[in-house]
Amino acid sequence: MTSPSEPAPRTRGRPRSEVARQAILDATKTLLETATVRELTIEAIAKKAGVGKSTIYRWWPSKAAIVIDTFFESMAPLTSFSPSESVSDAISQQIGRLIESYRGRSGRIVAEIIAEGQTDPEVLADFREHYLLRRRAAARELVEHGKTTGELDPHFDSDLMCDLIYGSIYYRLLVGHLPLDDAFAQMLPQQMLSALQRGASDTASQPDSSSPS
Amino acid sequence: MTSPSEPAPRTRGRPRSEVARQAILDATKTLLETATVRELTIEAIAKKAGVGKSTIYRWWPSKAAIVIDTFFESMAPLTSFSPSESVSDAISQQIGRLIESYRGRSGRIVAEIIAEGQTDPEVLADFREHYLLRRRAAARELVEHGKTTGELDPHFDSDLMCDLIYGSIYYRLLVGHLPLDDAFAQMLPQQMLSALQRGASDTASQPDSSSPS
Amino acid sequence: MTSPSEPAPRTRGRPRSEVARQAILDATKTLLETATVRELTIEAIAKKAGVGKSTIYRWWPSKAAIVIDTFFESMAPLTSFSPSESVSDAISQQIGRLIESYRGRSGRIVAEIIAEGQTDPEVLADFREHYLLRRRAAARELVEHGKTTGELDPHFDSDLMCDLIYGSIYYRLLVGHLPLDDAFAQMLPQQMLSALQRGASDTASQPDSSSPS
Amino acid sequence: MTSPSEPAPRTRGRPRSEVARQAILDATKTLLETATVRELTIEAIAKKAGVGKSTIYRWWPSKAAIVIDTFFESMAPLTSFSPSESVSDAISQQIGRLIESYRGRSGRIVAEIIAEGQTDPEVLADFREHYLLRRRAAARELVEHGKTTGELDPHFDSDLMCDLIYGSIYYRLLVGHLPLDDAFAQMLPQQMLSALQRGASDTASQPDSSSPS
DNA sequence: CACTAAACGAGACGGTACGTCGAGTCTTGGA
DNA sequence: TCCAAGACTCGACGTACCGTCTCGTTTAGTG
Repeated sequence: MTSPSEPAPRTRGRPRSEVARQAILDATKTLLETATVRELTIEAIAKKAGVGKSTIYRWWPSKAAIVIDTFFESMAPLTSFSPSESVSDAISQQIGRLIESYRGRSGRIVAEIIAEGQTDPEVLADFREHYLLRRRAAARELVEHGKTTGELDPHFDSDLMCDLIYGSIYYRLLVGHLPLDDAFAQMLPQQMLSALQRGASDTASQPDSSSPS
Repeated sequence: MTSPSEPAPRTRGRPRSEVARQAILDATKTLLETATVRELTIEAIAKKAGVGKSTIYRWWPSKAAIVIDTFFESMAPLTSFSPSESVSDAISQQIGRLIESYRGRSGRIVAEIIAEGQTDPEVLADFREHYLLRRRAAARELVEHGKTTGELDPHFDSDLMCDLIYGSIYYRLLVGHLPLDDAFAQMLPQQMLSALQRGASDTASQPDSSSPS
Repeated sequence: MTSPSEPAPRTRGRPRSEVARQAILDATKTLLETATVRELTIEAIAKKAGVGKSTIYRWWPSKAAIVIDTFFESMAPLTSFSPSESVSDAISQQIGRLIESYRGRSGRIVAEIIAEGQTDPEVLADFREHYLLRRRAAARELVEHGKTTGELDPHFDSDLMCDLIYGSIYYRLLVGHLPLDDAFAQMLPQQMLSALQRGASDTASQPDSSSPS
Repeated sequence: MTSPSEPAPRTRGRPRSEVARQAILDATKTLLETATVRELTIEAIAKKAGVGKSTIYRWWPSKAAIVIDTFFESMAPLTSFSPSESVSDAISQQIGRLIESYRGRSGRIVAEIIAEGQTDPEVLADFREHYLLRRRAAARELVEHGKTTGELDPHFDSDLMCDLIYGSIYYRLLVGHLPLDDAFAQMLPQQMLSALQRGASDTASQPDSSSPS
């Protein structure tokens, strides 16, 4: 996106204006308070930021890219886990925090970024790389650690576990058939953890036939 | 949407042209073979269908509504369950079929409809009512039935189970971090079922406190 | 023997509805109180008259034709001359009345009909035949009579005189560079008559050459 | 210092494209060869000129405004008088040239601009200011000069004379009851001049009373 | 009195142009 | 070389009417 590092040192000519960059992100953030990503327009951002449109096009490939940058910059500080807790508690807490944060504007914007990504693969890739995979890796690590401590049954696939947990959250966020309420925030980790405990999966490892390793 | 039943018999004036309706849906279907929902244009539909734009606007509130109708009309016959099977098999089969169908165009269109729905609540509501809830109700029933036969632990919340299963599928469909491949289609029901079997959830009903460490 | 005149006597079937005809003209008149002919639409007339559009199209070839009918029906009673007056007085009075009547809505509608006629020759023909020529014939007769009484110089062409008088009025009506005010209504006949009196035109009959400098 | 006159110097941003402006006027002129002003379409102009519609809307308030500009640019060079002639000859010649030029496309377009002006006051004002008044002022000056040379009777109102002459021409142009033919082109100045000569108007200045019967 | 045929209201139909909006590009002068 | 400003081409938007076309419903005269 705006990684200024790679292609060339670029020392000649007027350097990129940090003021403009920040003004664009600020304007985007402000506009997103009263508009959806879809309604957001490059022209509106340029006008509000006091910036030429070409300055925007020079540095971002799409509207969604700006939104993603804006989102990272100011709305999505990566919450770190408290390492002292038990794995179960850490998972519960992490799920709870995510659900809570997705109830408001953050949730809407994530949803709209994903929506935007259905049309533009780069947006989706950006979203995954810069936002989602980071969190998912942490979650996966947590799950893996839970397996070593015995809190989680090692027969279950870690990726699948992550998909089950996150999937149900994004499902509700995106489809909206049921709310992301407190009840859900409690029940989801509770039942998930109890289902995935050691001993719950006597038959979990049989893929289809009798492959007792 | 265009359900001709309810509001009025409407016997006055020239009746709605079934030919036009079908032409519009056909044109939409054809255009969706080479374009995304986002790229799809009302004007293109009208032109391809040989229809005035106003005829479209008269009967559909939005582009997405046409796509939904088109999708229902020709792409999404409701797959029924084979009632003779065991609940586990039925679930596995149903999951497998859904994942398979979501690998192609159907999946893309569902994804794009959901994306469209992030901006337009009516689209999302339409999608839920006319498509999703129908299937979900069937799935939920299956789960409930599994509880009575003892194949599934009754301590688990049925809605939550559905969210876990469907959620992980839609998650992969929409976010694309991992594919909807055969491995997933096999592992998902397998591990889910083993996790939710009776006896897996000794602690499932305790709300929050004092899980035996 | 009942010469059926034009196309057919047309005796079978439901006869034309006088109610509808009148409703259409009334609606048109009402709408013209707040709209220009240009802004007037057939659809608005039909709606206001409680009439199907096809009923209008069945009997009138164009919007302007309806306006012309409306205009004749209710706004343009042919003012007759007082035969007892002198020709000069009659002309003055006639000019005065026309100018006065053209200051208001009548003038606007006449102007807009002529405007409409610039595009549609039939409208212009209708206007001439049903409205203008009638009046012009009367005016011309008056002029001719003035020639016999000696009030007007017979060397002047009657048609030209009419064009000069009416022309200047329509000119101001249509171009609006100067108003159709009382000063104009007084000066026009006064100066015209004095210029066209007998004796004013010693050289009027010389076709083209050598006017005595 | 050097106040740049009217609204703004406007030196920022991309300057207006003269190429586009000319293309629009050219396209309009071409289209007017086979279509009336009414039939003329902004869309057609844009297409033919290879120009975005918004470029047209940015610089012209209405279709008629473009037509007026086109007309001025290429169709209506102001014919100058030969100063050496007698006033009578100058008037005759001027009338003759106007009538002749109004027989063809110029006449149609002037008529249609005036027609357009019946609905849009700005169009009419534009037409008067940029086209008509210029000519009328010249004609009025000629008339005034004729009064000083004794060729025209100073008792007659100069504006009225102009209205009589031009009025009759526009009258025939717009109403079409009689043609703008050579006979008219000869007779109009001839009879006008003879009627307005000195001595023709002994009574011209008496406002209303006691005209000798 | 029943039949017939045209006129009627309603309103959907295929079109065309409207005027607006935003996209992404280009072209100035100035920093 | 970047920047702001803003004009450029392009194309879709949703709307308004056009004039035509079915419908089912009057409404006379005719048979």
